[in-house]
Amino acid sequence: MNHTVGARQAQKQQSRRALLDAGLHLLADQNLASLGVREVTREAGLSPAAFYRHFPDLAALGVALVEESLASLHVMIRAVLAEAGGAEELIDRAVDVIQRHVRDHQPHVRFLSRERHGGVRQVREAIDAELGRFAAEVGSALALQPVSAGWSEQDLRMLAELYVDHMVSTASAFLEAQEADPAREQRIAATARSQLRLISLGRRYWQGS
Amino acid sequence: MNHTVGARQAQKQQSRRALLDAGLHLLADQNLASLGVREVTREAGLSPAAFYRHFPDLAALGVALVEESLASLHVMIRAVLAEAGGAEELIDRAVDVIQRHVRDHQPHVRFLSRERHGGVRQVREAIDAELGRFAAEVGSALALQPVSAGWSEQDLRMLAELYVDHMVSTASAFLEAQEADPAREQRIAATARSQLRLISLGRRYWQGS
DNA sequence: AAGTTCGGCAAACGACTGTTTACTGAATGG
DNA sequence: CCATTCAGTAAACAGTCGTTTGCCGAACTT
Repeated sequence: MNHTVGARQAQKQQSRRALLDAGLHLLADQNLASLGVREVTREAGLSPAAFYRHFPDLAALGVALVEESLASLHVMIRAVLAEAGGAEELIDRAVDVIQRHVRDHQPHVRFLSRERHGGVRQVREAIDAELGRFAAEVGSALALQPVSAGWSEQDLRMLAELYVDHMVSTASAFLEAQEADPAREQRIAATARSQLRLISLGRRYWQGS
Repeated sequence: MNHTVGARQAQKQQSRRALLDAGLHLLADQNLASLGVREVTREAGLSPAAFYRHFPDLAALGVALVEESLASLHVMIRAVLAEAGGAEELIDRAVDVIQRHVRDHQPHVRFLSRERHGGVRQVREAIDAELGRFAAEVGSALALQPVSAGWSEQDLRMLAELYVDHMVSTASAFLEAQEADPAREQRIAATARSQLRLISLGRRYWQGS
C-alpha cells in the first residue's frame, strides 16, 4: 500500500474519485453497458480523454465500483455475524442492519443489484465471486452456533446460501420501496423478520438431508 | 381477440415476431437499455424505419417481451401448484419444473433475470407487478393445504413471497450454471430441494407471527 | 376494376459516440 | 534552477445512432 501522497497523487485520486462518483450517479437510472465514456467525463467535469488516464475501459470502472461496494457490504455482514444473543434478537438486528445499509449506501447497493445479472460479464463475475465468499463466511459463522451441532458441511453451506439469497432479496426490496414509497419499508422489514424466524424454526428441527 | 388473419396481418405479425426474436437474441449478452433500434432491425433483416410500424420505443418491445416471458412462467407455476401429494414429492416436482423451464425458455428467463433490476423503469415495473401476482396466486394455493390451518392472511403472504423469491434465485442459479458448467445443475437442484425442505419444516412448526 | 390502406424501404438529418493525437503547464526531483 | 514527468486538454477521426421523410407496391375494400 502506498500512502505517501504528493499533491500530484492527491489530485489524480481526486479525479479518479470524481469519475467513480459520476459513474455511480449516472448508474442510478441506467445500466453499466449503456454508459458512455463521454457521459461520465462530462458529469465529472473532465475531458473525455482524461478518462483513459485512470481506466482502460468502462468495464474497469465497473469493477472498481464493485470492489468499493463490496467493501462496505463486507463490513455490514461481519457486524451481523459478530453479534451474539438469541435467535430473535439476532434476526431483528440483522434486518435492521440491512435496512440501514441500503439507506446509507443506496447508490452502491443499487449498482450491485442492477449489475448482478447485468450485461457486463467481468462485473457480473466479480459480484458473484464475492457473494460466494460471503456465503462461505456465513457458513463458518453458522458452524459455531450451538444449533448447528451435527450439521454436515453441505447442509451448512445450503443454509448459508439460503441466508445470503434472502439478504439479497430483502436488500432489493428495501431499495425499490425507498425509491417508490418509503412507508413500505416497515412492511418489508416485518416480512423479512418473519421469514427469518420461519427459517430458523426449520433449522431447529432439521435432521440432515 | 381478433383471430381473423388476412395475408396482410399475417405478414405484419411475422415481422413483429422477427423483431421480438432478434431482440431476445441480442439480449443474450446485452441490456435492454444498451440495445439499439438499428441493431434489432439489422438482426431481424428489416430496415430501421420498419421498427416504428410495430413499436414506438425499444421500451415497448421490452414490455412485449415481458408479457411473452411471463405467460410461459405462469403456465409453469400453475403446473406446480396443481400438483397434489406429499410435501416431499411436491418439492421434487417443483425444482424439476423450474429446471426444465429454464432449459426450455433460456432466452426469456435470462431476459427477465437481467431486466428485473435493469435500467428501464417500464420493464422493471411490469416484471415486479407480475411477480406480485404470482405471490398472490401461490398464497391462495397455500391456503388450501391442510398445513396452513389457522394461518393469518399476512403469514400466508409472507410464506408465498419467500417461495417466489426462492424460485427466482433458483432460476437465476440454474441459468448461470447452464452457461458456465452444466454439471453444476444437479448440485443447485439438490441445494434448492434441501432449502425447500427446511422451509416446509419451519412451516410445520410455525405458531404465527 | 378502381381506389384505399399500409407495411416496408432508401435516404437524409443532426447529434452523439470511443479513441487517438499533439500539446500545455504545474508538480516533481536532481 | 533546470529537466522531467504526467494529469488534463482541445481537436479531429471515422463511425453509429434515433428518427423523419417521401415513396413504392402488394394486399385489402367497394
